[in-house]
Amino acid sequence: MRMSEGVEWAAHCCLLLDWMGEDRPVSTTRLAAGFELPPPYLNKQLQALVKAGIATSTPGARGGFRLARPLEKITMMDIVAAIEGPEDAFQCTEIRRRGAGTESPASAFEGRCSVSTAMRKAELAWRKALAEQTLADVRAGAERASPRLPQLIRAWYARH
Amino acid sequence: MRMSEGVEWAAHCCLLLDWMGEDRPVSTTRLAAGFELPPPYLNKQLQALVKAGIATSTPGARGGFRLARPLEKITMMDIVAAIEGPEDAFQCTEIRRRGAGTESPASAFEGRCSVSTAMRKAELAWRKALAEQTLADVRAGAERASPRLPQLIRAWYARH
DNA sequence: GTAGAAATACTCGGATAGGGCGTGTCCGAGTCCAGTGGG
DNA sequence: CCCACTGGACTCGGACACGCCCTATCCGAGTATTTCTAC
Repeated sequence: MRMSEGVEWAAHCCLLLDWMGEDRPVSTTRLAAGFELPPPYLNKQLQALVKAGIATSTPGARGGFRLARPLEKITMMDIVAAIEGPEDAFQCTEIRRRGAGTESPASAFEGRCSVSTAMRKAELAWRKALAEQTLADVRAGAERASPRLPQLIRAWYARH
Repeated sequence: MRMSEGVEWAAHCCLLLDWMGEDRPVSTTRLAAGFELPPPYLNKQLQALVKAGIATSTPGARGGFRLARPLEKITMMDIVAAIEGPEDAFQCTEIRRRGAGTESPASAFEGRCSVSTAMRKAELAWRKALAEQTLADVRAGAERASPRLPQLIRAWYARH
């Protein structure tokens, strides 16, 4: 079970957009340069953010991407859901009904499968932990480790 | 991010082994029949359980698989780790060091990446929730929905 | 000099190939059981 | 009658194809800018 690396890219790009603090939209090319990523593929991830309402895109010349709302209102859950999709990692195929379970009364299958219930419980804990962390929290953590980071990034982009 | 369906198979097979309550080891063929699964592929999942120490295998004629310990001592975390492997779903590739981050002092990268930290926090919550649920709990849930399940299963296997 | 329109350059958006991992299958090594022949 | 041996059948274990999703890429639709021309 491996998570798409697009999640990492999306989270970092949101932070980067905030640190750059530009009024005009930022193009995929410039964002990709900031992490040495392949621009066309990064574009695909950014489109997912737009569809999820996390970012907005303006087409045409001088176009690009902008954050739809401040980092305080974007959770890690939003990022993961935007890239990975809303469906659960564990998908119950109801094998309990097959084979030896065929003779059980229909009432036995009214509730959710107990294995599925256990997995869902854990997955809800995961989602809850993701939803409790905003990108603003993540930004604070990064700036605690490197307070001059915003200035360094703006300086770097002034030359690129 | 989709979890392997082998996890579902493994969990149900452990429950089935317990409900069957046989002294002799149970062969892959009989277990597969209980859920209408392809025997060779199920065998592969069972081997993973053996490697993880959850089940024991006895080769040769009249051989098969047995639970290595009671369900009370097998957690959902054990099952997932046995099938999916121990590595985390989110793997940090340290893109913060590339591009605009190249000019940051080395001290900025001593700690873990803040995005990675946030993801790890959620993943630990997931693992904790999995570790807190034993297969005995799952069995209790299933028997609450269908108290006659153990008898039905044993009766079915008596005829197969 | 100014306004309008066309040409241009640039960017997003979706449609299109390639690679890695999960899914599914097969055959060989090892073991137990049963039958048989000899003592 | 008992025991040892041999043949056979059965089961685990690892090695081998297939298919799908993630990764990576490209080209077309659309828009702001710029430039040129006409008034």
